[in-house]
Formats: sequence, structure tokens, C-alpha cells
Amino acid sequence: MDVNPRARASSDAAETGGGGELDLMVLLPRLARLGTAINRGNLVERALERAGTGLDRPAVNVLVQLRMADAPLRVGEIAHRMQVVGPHVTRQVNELERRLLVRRVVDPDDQRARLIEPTPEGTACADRYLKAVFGFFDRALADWSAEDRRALGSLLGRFTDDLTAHLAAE
Amino acid sequence: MDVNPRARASSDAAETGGGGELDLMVLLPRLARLGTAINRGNLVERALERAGTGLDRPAVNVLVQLRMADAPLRVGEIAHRMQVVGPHVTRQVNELERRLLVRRVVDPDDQRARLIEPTPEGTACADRYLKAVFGFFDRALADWSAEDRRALGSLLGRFTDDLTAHLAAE
DNA sequence: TATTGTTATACTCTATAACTATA
DNA sequence: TATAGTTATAGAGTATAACAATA
Repeated sequence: MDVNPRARASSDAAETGGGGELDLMVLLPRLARLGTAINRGNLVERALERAGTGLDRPAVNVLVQLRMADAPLRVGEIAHRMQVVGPHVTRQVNELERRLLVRRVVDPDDQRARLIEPTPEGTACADRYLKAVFGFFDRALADWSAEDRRALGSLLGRFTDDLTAHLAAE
Repeated sequence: MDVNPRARASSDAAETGGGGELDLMVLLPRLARLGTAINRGNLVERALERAGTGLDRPAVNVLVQLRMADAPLRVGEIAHRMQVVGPHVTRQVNELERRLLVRRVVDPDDQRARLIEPTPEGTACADRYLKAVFGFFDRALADWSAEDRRALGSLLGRFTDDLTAHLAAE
């Protein structure tokens, strides 16, 4: 494989039968650029500031999980959905509880477990944040047709599914 | 905006004229899922291990920048391309130099600057890593038609461009 | 004795500040 | 005095280990 653009066309065609490598050579750099744009563009931090939350990235993520679930969740369930370990969630919940954005309620079904429940202010905070994020993307994609948005959503969904399945399998 | 899936269909249609919010409600969670799959799936770490590099994520990223440029680069230029600050690159270069994967050469045009140049082993290391990454995606997307790959690449490119432009503008 | 969550600690990646050498 | 790079330090985000309480 030659990643030098100047040598690309001639060397890669022979690499695979179907020319799949050639498509990936375009796709992967764009994927990398997307990650950079979102992470280093401080998209989340901007939305947090615009929403006036006073929270940081991991804390608002917990709040968003609760908002999307639209129901109290256990610490372990939040960790599972965020793909992080339990202690990380505990610390975010400590901070959110201190700010009165969530409450800890003992799970009636299991005295060991705690249900994390957003307060009305917590829900409002998550909504302000989500509104800022959605608003940003909505303005960035103002020129996009409904078909293109749907096509990207559909392809992205399949891409993620296939990636996740392959990560689990390999 | 209501992020509860059960209430979604009825409440959001009235939110915007063109129904753009509705598409984003599908698109953004998939984008978030993609980020999670790639980052928490340890895709990079797997490729690093498979390539037997002994390097970590930031170090191999420097090596990949040099490989893609196919020419020696200044520390500042690498930092710019990686969207990080200078000292971060210096540290990775220190490590890469210690492992004899890059060399520091004084820039003949400016005695202050250093050109970072991969050694043959450095180039080979980057190639093994890239081959592992491309191989992974190639297998994950084995069922994809060339058209779908191209469509995703094209939409992703436009998406990133619009996002980047909007981040710079707002 | 297995599981839920917490506390304490450590690790990875990246930024900021202070400094050196050349321009 | 401005710029390229380095060194030293600090911060954000997340993991691991040891522990407590309940099952």
C-alpha cells in the first residue's frame, strides 16, 4: 500500500480485486478529518457555553443519557450506554448531584443499586445543551437537501453497525 | 425539542419549516455512535498491536503525517496538520527519535527550524500500521458496493467541509 | 460468594508557561 | 523583537484496584 497521493493511482489498483482499497483511501482520511473537526473544533464546549450549563463534557454526557432514556437509570446502565467504567459515572453523578441536577434514589427492586433521576433543572439543562448542538448542525447543514441528510444518516448508520459488528467479531 | 423517541414524531414536525430537525434527530445519534465505536472499540490500539509497532496513538499519528506528506516536515507543520500545539509534537518526536524511527535535521533554509524525517524503519512502521487499519475497514465493509462507499465518502467530505466552515464562521 | 456502587489512585493525551537559540 | 523549538508543569478524561453494602 502506498499512501503517497502522487503514486496512488498506479499502485493501488493492483492491490485488491474490486478496487475497494481505492475507495477507502478516500473514505478514511475524510473520516479522520471529521473526527478532528468535531473534537478539535470544540463543538461540545461551544454548545456547553451557549447553553450556560457550567458543566464539562463528561457530566453533560451523563445528563444527555438520562434525557434520552427519559427515565431514571442505574449507575451501571449509564456506564454501559456511555461505554465507560462505573467509577467514572459515579464521579460525574457526584458533581451533578452537588449542582442539584440529578438525584440519587435507592432502587426499590435492589437495595444495592441507585437510580439516577434528573431534577427539572437537570432536564432543562440537558435540553438547552441539546438545543445548542442541534442548532449548530442545523445551521451548518442549512444547504443540504432532505434526501442528502437522509442518505448520510442511512449510510452512517450502516457503516457504524458494520464497524461495531466487526470490532466485536475480530 | 423533545429527545424522547416516544414523543418525537408528533412534536418535532412543527419545530422547523423543512423538517430538518427530524433528520438531525436521526443523524446525530448515529454520528455519536460512530465516534464511540471507533474510540472505545480501540480500533487504533488493535492496529498498533497487529502492526507490532510498540508505539502509542499520538506517536503513530506523527509518523502517519510524515508518511502521508511523503516529505520531511517541520515540527510546527506537523502540529498544524495534527491540530495540536508544538510541545506535544516535540515529545512524540523525542520518542520516535529514541526508537530510531525519525531523524531531526536542521532546516538548511532556517537554522531555528528542524525537519523531521522518517527513517526507513519509520516509514515501514507507518506502512504496517496503515495496512492494519485499511485491512480492518476493508473487511468490515466487505459487503459494501463501490457506489455506497463512494456515496459515503462524498457525503462525509461535504459534511466535514460544511462543519469546518461553520465552526470557523460562528 | 457474586454484584452494585464508591473511593483512591494512576494513566493517556494535550495544553499553557517559561525558556533557548536563531532570525 | 519576532519566530521555531524545547522543557517543565498542569489539566481533562478515563481506567484499575481496593473496598463497602446488599443480594
